Amino acid sequence: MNIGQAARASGVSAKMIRYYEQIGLIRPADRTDSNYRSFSERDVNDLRFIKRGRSLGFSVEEITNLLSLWRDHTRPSREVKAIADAHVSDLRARIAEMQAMADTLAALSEGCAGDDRPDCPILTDLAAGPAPPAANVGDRAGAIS
Amino acid sequence: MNIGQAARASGVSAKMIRYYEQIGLIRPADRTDSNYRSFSERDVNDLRFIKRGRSLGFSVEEITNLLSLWRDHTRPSREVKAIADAHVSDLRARIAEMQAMADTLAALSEGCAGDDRPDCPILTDLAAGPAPPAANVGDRAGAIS
DNA sequence: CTTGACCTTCCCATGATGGGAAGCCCTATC
DNA sequence: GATAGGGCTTCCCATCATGGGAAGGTCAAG
Repeated sequence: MNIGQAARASGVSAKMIRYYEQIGLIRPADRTDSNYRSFSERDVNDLRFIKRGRSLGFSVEEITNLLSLWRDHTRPSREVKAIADAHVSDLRARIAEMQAMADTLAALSEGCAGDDRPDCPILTDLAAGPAPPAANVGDRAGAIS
Repeated sequence: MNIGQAARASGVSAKMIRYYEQIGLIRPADRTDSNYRSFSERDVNDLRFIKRGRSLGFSVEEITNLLSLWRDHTRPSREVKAIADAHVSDLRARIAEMQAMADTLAALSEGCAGDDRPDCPILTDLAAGPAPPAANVGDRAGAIS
């Protein structure tokens, strides 16, 4: 199986297959007489494993560990679960962060007319810093610490 | 004001200030006789603007546009709102994607004992592909297409 | 004058991915 | 058997925002 066929069969681009080989995520593929890489079904399975891992957001490094756990049939599931759970926490943390950004920005956009007038709270917020968390609207002691 | 002082005053690292100058996000800072960069209050304000923009997840390119809109007091708020709204959509899309990953992974982890036994649905899922959306548990026709 | 903290530029690395060039190989068609 | 087109090889470069570090100039305090 050529690299192109392996790519189509696994959904991993040929470029990335070479890259994964280069960084040691997969073992160097066999070569034909003419120096073409040659892939077995098993290699393709590994590539699919990698592909699914990536689509779940695992880093290549995490996948390295998962792959070796997968190959070692005596490994304790504890280790796998630990990697997965750490990754879930990580995802959730980043989600929360982005959610906060989106919320802030959506609120600012809400207050922006979006017409021909130049006035826009989005820019004033960027320029002046996050509005001090909604004190009473009538709060006139605008002292900025 | 030195670059170090500007960095402390703005929260942007000296390294990044040089980088922003290099890519043209900010204008080249004035120089002292000894070739040190010299920053004004106004420069620091720009840096703060950038910093806040970054913390809301805007790319440097988006910030370039926002900064020039900010400097142009005749700009229509429409343009600003458009940038912000596009960014919010972008954030939401990425959030949804990561949320799906986290959910999938959390569900798999749920099914993993996390003890000394090797059995773990996380790995089998990675190896075999996403489980076909929950057919009856008793469904025994394990044919894999 | 020395010391230490600061500044300058320049190069390199990250992580995962793609683009593209130069050159070899294979297969099908004429 | 020659030729064309597509696939393979390696190598280099770019992305995006950020940091590390080296080599060397500068400044201020002791």
